[in-house]
Amino acid sequence: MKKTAVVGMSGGVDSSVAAYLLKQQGYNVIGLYMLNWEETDSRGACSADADFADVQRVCALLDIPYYSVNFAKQYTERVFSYFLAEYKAGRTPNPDVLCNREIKFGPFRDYALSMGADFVATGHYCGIEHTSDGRHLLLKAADAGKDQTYFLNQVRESQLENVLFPLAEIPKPEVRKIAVQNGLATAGKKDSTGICFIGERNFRKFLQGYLPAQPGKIVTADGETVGEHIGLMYYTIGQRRGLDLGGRRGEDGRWFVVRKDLQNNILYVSHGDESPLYSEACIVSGLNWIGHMPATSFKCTAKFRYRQSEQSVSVKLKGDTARVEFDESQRAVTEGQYAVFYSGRQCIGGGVIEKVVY
RNA sequence: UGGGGUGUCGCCAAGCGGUAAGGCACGGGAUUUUGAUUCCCGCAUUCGUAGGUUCGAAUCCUGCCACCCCAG
Repeated sequence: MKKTAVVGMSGGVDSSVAAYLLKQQGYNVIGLYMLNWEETDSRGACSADADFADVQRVCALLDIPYYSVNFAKQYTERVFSYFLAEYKAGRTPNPDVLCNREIKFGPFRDYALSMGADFVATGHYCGIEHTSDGRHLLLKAADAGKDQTYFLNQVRESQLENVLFPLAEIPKPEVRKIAVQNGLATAGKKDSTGICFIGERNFRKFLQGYLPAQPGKIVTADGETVGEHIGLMYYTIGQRRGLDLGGRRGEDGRWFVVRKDLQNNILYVSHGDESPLYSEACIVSGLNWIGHMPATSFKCTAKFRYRQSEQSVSVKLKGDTARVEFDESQRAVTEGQYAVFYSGRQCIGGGVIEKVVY
C-alpha cells in the first residue's frame, strides 16, 4: 500500500524538487500550496498568484493532485503581530523562525494530516531522523551553505512526527539540476529571500505602514550628538548602512549601531571602533529542545543569527532560561534573534536572545 | 572692517604649475527564507568667486565673498 505524502509547495524550485523526489520514491504525492499573506502590488497583481500557477504547472507535470490553503489569519495573529511587537520593543525579531512553528508545522501540518497524509514534507534544507524509540531528531542539511535548521529551532519535537525532508542530502546545485533535467517550471526561478510569505521589499517603507516612526538623536558613547535617526526600529545592532553619517576629522572608519535607548529614543553609534559590538555571553529564554534532553550545564556549538558559522559555547540552564557563554567574544549578538544549539550534525534546539552580556 | 588662518563631491581629505587620490555617506548589484554584516560597481569636465600671469593653474598674482582665531 502506497504511503501518502503531502508536500508544502511554495512555487519555488526546492519544494518542486522535493515533490518530484517523493514521487520517485514511490509515495502517493499531493501538492499543497499555502497562502499566508494577502496583498496586491501597485499594479493590482498578486505575486502569490504567479507562485500558485507555478505549483500547478509542476504538479501537472508530475501528474499529482494539488490544493491550496489559506492561513493568512493565523499568520497575522501568530507571527506578524509578534513581528510588530518586537520591533516596537526595540528588538530585532526573526519572523521566519516563528512561521515554522506556528504555521508550517502547525496548522499547515495538521491540515495535511487531515487530508489523510501519512507524511508531511517540505523543501527545507535540513534532515530528520525518526528513531526507533520514537524520538525525532533535527539534522543539518548536507549542503552546509543552505542549511535551514536555524529557522526550525523553535519547532516542537512532536511537530516533527510524520515529517519528511527530501532535500536533506542534496546540494542546492543538484536540486537545480534535477529541476532542469525534469523540465520543472520552477527550475530557473531565483531563490526567494526576504520574510517568508511576505517576500522581498523595501523594509523601511514596509514597516512604516504599520508602526509610526519617531525620529531622534544619534549619539556617540561620549555623548556627542552626531546626527538624527528616523526611528529606532529601522536599525539593528551592528548595522552600518542607512545612518547617513560621513567622515570625521582625524579619524577614519565606518559608523556602526551599537545600542538603542528606547526610553530616550536615542541611537548609540561608534565610529571605526567595533569593539563595543563584541559580547561575552547572552541570556536566552523560550527554550525549545529537539530530540535531546540537555543536562543543566553543557558545551556545544551555537549560532546567533542565520548566516554565521557555529561558535563554541557553554550553556547553563537556570529555570526557564539559559546563560550562554561564548568561548570567543561574538560580534553584534542581537536581542530578539535566536541562539540555536548544535551537537555534531544535530540541531538540538534554541531560544530567544533576551539579553546580551558585554 | 587691525592682525593671522582657511575655503577641493553631502562629510572627512590628498594635491604645492602639467591637465582632480582615497575614505565615509549615498545609489545600484551580488550573497541571504529575519533584520544586519560582507562583497562588487557607480559617484566632482571641476577645485568660494571675478579677473590676471602662463603653451598650460585647484596649484602663482590681484580684487571680492564666506567662515574661523587673536586682538580691539
